[in-house]
Amino acid sequence: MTESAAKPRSYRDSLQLPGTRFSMKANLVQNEPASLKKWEEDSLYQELRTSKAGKPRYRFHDGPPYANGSIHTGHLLNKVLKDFVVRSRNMLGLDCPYTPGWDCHGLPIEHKVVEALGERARELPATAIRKRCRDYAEKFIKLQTQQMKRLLTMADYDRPYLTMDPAYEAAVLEVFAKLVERGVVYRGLKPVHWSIENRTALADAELEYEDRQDISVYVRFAVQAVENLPEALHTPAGEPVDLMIWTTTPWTLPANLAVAVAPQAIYGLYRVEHGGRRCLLIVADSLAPSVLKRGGAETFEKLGECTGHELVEAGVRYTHPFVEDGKARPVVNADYVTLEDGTGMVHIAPGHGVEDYLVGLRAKLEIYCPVREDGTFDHSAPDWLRGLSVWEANGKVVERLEADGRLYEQHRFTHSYPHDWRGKTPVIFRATEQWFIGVDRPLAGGKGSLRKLAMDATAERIRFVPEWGRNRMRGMLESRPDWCISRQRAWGLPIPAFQRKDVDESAPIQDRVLMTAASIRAVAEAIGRLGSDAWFTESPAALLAGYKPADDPDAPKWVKDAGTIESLGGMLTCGPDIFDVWFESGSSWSAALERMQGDFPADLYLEGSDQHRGWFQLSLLPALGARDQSPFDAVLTHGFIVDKDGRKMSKSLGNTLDVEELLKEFGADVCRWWVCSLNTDNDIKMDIEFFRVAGEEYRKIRNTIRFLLSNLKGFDPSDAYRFTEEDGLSLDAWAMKELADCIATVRKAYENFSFRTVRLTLFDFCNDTLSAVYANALKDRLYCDAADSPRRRRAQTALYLISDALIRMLAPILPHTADEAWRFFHEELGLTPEQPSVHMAEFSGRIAVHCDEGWEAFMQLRDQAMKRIETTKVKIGVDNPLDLGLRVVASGELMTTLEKFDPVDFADLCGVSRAWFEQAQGKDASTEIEVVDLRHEDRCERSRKRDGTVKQRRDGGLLSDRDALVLGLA
RNA sequence: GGGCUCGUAGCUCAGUUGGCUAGAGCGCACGCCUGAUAAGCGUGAGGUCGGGUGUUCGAGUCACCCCGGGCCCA
Repeated sequence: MTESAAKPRSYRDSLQLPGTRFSMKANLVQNEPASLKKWEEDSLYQELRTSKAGKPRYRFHDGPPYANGSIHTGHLLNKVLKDFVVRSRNMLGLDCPYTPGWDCHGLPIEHKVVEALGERARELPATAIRKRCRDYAEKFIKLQTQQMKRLLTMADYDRPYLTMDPAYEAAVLEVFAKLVERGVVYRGLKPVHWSIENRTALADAELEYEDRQDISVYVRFAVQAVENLPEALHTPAGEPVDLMIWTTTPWTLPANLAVAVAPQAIYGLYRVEHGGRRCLLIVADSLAPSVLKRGGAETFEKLGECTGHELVEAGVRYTHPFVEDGKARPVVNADYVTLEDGTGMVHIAPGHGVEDYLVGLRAKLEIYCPVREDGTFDHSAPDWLRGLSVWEANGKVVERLEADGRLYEQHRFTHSYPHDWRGKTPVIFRATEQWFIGVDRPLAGGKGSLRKLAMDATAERIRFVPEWGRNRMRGMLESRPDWCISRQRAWGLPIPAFQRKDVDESAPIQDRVLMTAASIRAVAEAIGRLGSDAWFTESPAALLAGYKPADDPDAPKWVKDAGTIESLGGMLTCGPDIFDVWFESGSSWSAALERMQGDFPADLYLEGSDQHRGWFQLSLLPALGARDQSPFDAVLTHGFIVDKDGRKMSKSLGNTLDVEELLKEFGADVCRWWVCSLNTDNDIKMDIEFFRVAGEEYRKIRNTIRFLLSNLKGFDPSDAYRFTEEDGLSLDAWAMKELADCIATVRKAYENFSFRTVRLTLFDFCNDTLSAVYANALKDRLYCDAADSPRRRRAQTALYLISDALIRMLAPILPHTADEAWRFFHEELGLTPEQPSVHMAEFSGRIAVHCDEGWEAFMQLRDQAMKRIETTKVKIGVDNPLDLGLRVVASGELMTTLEKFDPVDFADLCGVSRAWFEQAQGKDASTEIEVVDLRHEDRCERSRKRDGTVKQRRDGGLLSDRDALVLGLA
């Protein structure tokens, strides 16, 4: 115990202690913007593109976010994941450009703009509204660009694609022209919310719900051919039977074309005494008592029952109570029919309700709407209704039903009803003419319909990550209706249909509208030059300047006959419809990917799982229609962000997190670290606490890098150690093997988009392999060996190689930190980096250092020794493991292995002062690890080890042989 | 209500075609070091695998039902 007697002398100055300017504290919030600025000044993105020329291309395509509001946590997730893809593909040696995009048109923006304008909006022309919408979109594109940059995402932000750019718009029209050419675009009817007052269709966002009083009626529809009813109903022969329906909009009864039933529900046949008359009625069994009593039935008796499905199967038909068209109407199935109210038998008017419409499509009913724009009945309605408004009709219809004895019961009641948000007047559902893309129409010159091509493409060829996306998308494709692509709004790309002035609505479509592939291409050319405002400012003749009717095989006769373009234009007006914004973003594979990047199809689309119905599907259909080819080879989807309890995030629940706040508190690298720790296949739980955890892990990574860099002081890479076969038993060979495994795993994980495997592997490597094992074992030789000892130089060489590889592997996840480390790494070694930024570099390749296979057993022995040390420490009262030694007694194969290793390495790995390997007596003796108390031996005042060689040296200090040698005191 | 999907230690995640006492990291507890120090190291305690019923020699893994979430529809 010599050191306790005198004050131990300090050998600190003789050590090679670590040092680096790479600080422990990251200060991300302050330093990340500086990195960003530097990358911009250096034109990093452009430089990268230049340097990648000639490399194999990776074609990635950004789905455009909507240009409205600040980015939210969903954007954070999506954009960071995309950035992982882009950065890692580039570092894998591929050329992966990334053009960010924005979805600019559409109602949310128009809504905001019109709302801000208030009453003035009504007087302004479309062009004025559009100008304001454009300004609005631009403002938010600017804002979101800044916010996305702040996430440290790397993209061609100077040249994004915007769906409102003229060139983009022209490209969308080209796609549309192709679809028209192939015969899948048609004009059809579809019910929409219709404002009678403003004579316009309204979107959901333009509706307000207010209470309104209406007449509710129970009506009897007479069954035809009563003998065909299912036997189970026990219908008496020769007596009339009625189906009873309920509606709150009697004015829609003239458009009734069917009755829908719930297929699984039970329906009963009832004999009822009602108003002194006997009749037979069919209603849902569970609703019968309340319905029949409500109508004042004196008595009722059930005769039989059957399911709704059986009624449909039996082909039950009925006669309309007052429309005398001689057509029997069917009973059809509809899953949406419930038994909560009504009679369980639902009046279907396909022209006056969305569900009715869908039922009508399935049952191949006419989408019939006898109501005109002004809310009055047209000539197809019964003569006593013609010209009356729907509100007047309500009363008339009830009167008529009453007079004919078809009315079972009526009463006034109050319900919530949609109103025009501006005019405050009630709206109606009215089928209007719209443009559709027919998914079951055969494609001209193709192999079947869009639906068939889509089902074929998604069957095998396209890769889905996760795989269940395939099933999900195919389910949607299988059941999707035709795509309604027209909207009656101002802020969008016009559908280039010209209407003939001198022909009215009743004429066949080809006699009143000019829209052929050739005419669309002529308009596309004009809009590509002038922008889509031209549709509102230019004359038809000007828009059609490049159109040659004579060369257009699809031009109607009246177009060919018109003579010059000027005279043709004079006959026309520009149609009022714009495209569904999904058609615009769904054409981005052409307008952005192909035209701006020169890539098609994409290797990958990456969006939230809601896009199976949205962008993925609505990109697939136009591309199949125009090219017979999917626009993507793979789709990667992620789930939605929910709170820590798994509930959806919403402002009203108050459980949202603000991206800017997160960035301000943690910095982008920490947020990105969090993203790469997630399983993104399904819901993603998010909580401020998780970012704290990510922050802790980040610090661990950072400190590990700091240790690596700080021990490279004085290392000259040109004088690096050359590993040979004989070094296979060294700690450093082991570390090199671990590094090689790590690189291989990380590369593969990046290739497979398994970012959490990347994180797990890198964190494990830093936390366990390096920090807990290798770095700890290395300290003695790094600090205490002579600066130029081969053992130390070999370790430094390993640290150098590890630093280089590790920084590269971290770069896609931690762009700022990796670049910062890259800078210090080179600066402090006085090196000119191969690349000015780690983001221009690529991942390390193979590490070819031989590692002895005995290492596995050696490390297993270490695990056992660690546990043994812990129990011994408690037993003999030792705190400091350097007061201990390890005696390993082994035999057989293990001993053969151990003999090859240096016991000093084992001691260093276990944190003890020294170790012995001894041959066990007897053949099958089991391995024994004995922990030896070394407190009676002297401790080296420099290395603090009790290695058995410690003695007093010339300078009076107690030193081990190694330390004495280093100091020249041996 | 329908389609797809998820529910493994306090938290984030692993758990191949069903097969050894269900793993890791974080956090936590206890201890060490004070030459990575607003750092670093060691050891340890934590789980009826959402619940139930089946199939099987054997189920976290397969089937069915239920409960609770999410996305998309209605």
